[in-house]
Amino acid sequence: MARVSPELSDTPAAGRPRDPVLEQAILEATVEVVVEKGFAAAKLDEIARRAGTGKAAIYRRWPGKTALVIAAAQNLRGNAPVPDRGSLREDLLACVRHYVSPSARAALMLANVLAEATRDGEVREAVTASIGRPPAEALRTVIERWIARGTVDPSVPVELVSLLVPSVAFHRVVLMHEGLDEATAVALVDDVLLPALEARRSS
Amino acid sequence: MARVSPELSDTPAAGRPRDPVLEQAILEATVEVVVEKGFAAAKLDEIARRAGTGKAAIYRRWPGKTALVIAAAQNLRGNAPVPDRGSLREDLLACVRHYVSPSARAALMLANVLAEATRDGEVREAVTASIGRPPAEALRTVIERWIARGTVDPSVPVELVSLLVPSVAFHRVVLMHEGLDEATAVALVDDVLLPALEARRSS
DNA sequence: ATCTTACGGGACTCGCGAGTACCGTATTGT
DNA sequence: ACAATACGGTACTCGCGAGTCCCGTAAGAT
Repeated sequence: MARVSPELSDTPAAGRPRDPVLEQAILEATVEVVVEKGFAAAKLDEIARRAGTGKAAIYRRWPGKTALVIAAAQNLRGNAPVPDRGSLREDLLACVRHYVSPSARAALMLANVLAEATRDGEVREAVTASIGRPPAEALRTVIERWIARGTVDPSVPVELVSLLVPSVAFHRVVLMHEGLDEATAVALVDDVLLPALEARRSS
Repeated sequence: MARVSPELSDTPAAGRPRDPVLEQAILEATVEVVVEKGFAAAKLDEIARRAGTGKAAIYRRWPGKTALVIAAAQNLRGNAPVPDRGSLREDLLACVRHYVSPSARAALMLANVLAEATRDGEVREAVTASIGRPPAEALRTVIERWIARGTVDPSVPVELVSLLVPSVAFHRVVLMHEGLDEATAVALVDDVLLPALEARRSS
């Protein structure tokens, strides 16, 4: 017994240790296949084959498909730096562009595919937390910073506005099968975000 | 032969005709179950049971699960009237509220669940066309009308702005499992749409 | 040297649900 | 009356993929 999670055991593990390289290969293959085929259609056999291993190696590490996919999602948790470029517009652009870059594209594709797993609260939570939240938080932070600096009116509904960008990105990926392009990103900033943040209708 | 589509046959069908009431019952049961369980987890046995019939009656009408779900989606194709209430704000509110009403909620839930079927282009197209497109078109028409009337600047990216609302609604339903509430709808109009439509930054 | 565990990989069990076949019965047109 | 078809319902086939088991082998620990 104590076969699971030997890394947590007191005894530093006797015998051959698990290959950390293989660990990473499996997680990457998982993202690859899940993005390509979808959650339901992703076969563990294929994931194993692409990782150059067998299913046994997978089940030795994770209890099942769900756990594997969650781990894979968390593994590509992206950093979402809060930009500070001196102007509101530049900061917004930097945030929105986070949804345009190729790496973010992969993350969005994963999120897309995990729309399938909507019923599985555990998966949904893990994915939105590791993929969706950080960039949205960055945008919220930026807005709040410019409120503190007096550029943006404090009465804007920050939550709603900062959710606008992820919403559009998600919508485009899931329903239209296309990512956010640069032109749309700029239009989003100039024609939607800035007007919403600047124009306080006191009239 | 000529067993399929007897309604298209020259001979007006000999023998017992199909029950149109049953037809409707099956379609409604399909929506019910699919919304409740998701596309993949929706079992034809359960749909048949809830419709008070057997699987045979289903396969007598549709060739398979996919076709059935498409038919069910098209069956609840909602009308999306283009409002004309005299003010831009009122028209926008009417459009956005279309995503708040309970019937629209069901439609959105269905769309949510069909995010699962993202890989199946046929299903996706059928659903977005029958559920998603009409209300979005209504919003676009409203904006274009107020452009013609001179209230809204012609340079606003109509496509982008009118896609904002469905995006937010979809995002909320799929990822947060909650519909659009009245307060959010109003905030969307007052704090996002109106600023984007009114404020043309010429400065 | 030996023990222990991981490795690739093949073969297997097992549950599930779509789709099919057929029953006896009900309902229409001719 | 009779033929043709739909009806509710049950039992079946069939393919698929998650998860299990076991093999011979490779590699760190003692």
